[in-house]
Amino acid sequence: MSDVRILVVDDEVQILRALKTNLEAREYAVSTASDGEEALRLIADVNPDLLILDLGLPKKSGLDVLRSLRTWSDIPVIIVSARNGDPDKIAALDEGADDYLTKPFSIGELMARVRAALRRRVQTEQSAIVVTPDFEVDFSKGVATRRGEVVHLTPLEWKIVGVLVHSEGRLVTQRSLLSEVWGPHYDNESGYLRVHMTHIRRKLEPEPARPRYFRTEPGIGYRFIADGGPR
Amino acid sequence: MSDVRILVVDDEVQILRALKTNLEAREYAVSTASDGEEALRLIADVNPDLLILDLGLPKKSGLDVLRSLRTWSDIPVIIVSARNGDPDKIAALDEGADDYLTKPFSIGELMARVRAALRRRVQTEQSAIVVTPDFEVDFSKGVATRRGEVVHLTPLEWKIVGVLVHSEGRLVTQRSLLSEVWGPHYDNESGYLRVHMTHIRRKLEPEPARPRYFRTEPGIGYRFIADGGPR
DNA sequence: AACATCTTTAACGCGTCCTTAACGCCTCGC
DNA sequence: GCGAGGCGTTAAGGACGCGTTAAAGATGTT
Repeated sequence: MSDVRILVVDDEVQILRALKTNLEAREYAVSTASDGEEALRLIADVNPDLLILDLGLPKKSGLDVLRSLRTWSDIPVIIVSARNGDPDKIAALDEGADDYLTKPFSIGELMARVRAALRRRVQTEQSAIVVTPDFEVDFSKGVATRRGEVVHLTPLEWKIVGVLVHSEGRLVTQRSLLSEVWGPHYDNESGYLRVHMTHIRRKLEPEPARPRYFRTEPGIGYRFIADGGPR
Repeated sequence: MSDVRILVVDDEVQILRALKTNLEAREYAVSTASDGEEALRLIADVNPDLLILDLGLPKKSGLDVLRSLRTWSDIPVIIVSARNGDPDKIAALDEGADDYLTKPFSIGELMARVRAALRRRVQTEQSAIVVTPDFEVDFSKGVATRRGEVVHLTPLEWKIVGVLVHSEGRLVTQRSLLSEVWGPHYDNESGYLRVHMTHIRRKLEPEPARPRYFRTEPGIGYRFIADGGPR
């Protein structure tokens, strides 16, 4: 048995079983989920190397799963859906999916795409939890705390914090921040960002007027410093 | 203007032209080739960030191109082919292709898959660091340090340092420096430059009054020397 | 349909960065 | 040895971007 873990999410039992059988025949370790919330729970739990995700799910749609997953994880995701319209494909790919197959698909092709996705897997091992002297952010649970107290973050704030924290110490241009958060077409209009940065700082920074963790690089973008750095 | 280079390989001229137009509209730098040998030559020549490759090519098939390419390069490859049989897809994906689209395909979907492939590239790219005995500049992280201490560079200073460092050891005329930093219309007016060079030297040079790394060539321009060179 | 939450938009004060000008020094030519 | 032009340096002005606030618009929920 290989040590590659794959999570398959689909609400149709027979498809779930067929995929599981085929993947296990190739010696992958397979977990399964049949709705969106269970999927997110299992992702945090088993920490799979790859996700095969149906779009039409109960509880939480596949797109929702993908969206919240992408705030803290870069594992490859292959979408498997009955919808074959352009808008669906483009939306899923732009939300961070790595591949998109339309049902019905050939098992052989899916397996080849699984191999392709796993081949370029990079060992980033980014932790889902970020701890600073002043606050903590747990992306897998979706909980942020400041000095023990839970602070509420909106979806957009989660995404912005996710992008910045994910590339810790690195200067993130507002251009790439915008396109990673709002999608590839909103690569200017930085007016939004300033407002949300204010909110994030008010919620997390010990002294929002003089940010230590979420720093501004004027004219370029923002940078997250995990230990607060010198000041 | 983006600095992402894409090479498109197809033997049908109208497809080549359509793809080129669409990609350039999205501000990618596009090169084209129409047979396998030309493709390999251009890959080595322009060093593209992504390859869009047709399978049915003269001289050398797309699969051959892919095979020999994969012996030295890991750039993402999107296959675009009229064949939609499983064996073709599986073979191409297992030879190292990242994605496979069947003709005819929608331009929108291709563009989304291009974005998806390029998105992954960012994680793989190694950081572009310039190291001298006295200071370091990391362009990918956006960090400059002098003797371990972080020094702050303004956007303009980043650009100027970038241009000079990029052509290390070579003389850069103030004319080309100006047009690369400020745009093609500001190719005289060297008053700006002198001020900013002062700032850069004060921040990076160990002895700003006697620059070792950012040297002046009177009447012509500037030159960056990575090891400080002879005094 | 009313409410609550989140996102977007607009406006304003403030700080940073870019520009501009002035001046002294150096180098080179006469 | 003298003058001119280019360069380095400094300081001050203004333009622009950023933080902040408040309110309108969008979205989802009861």
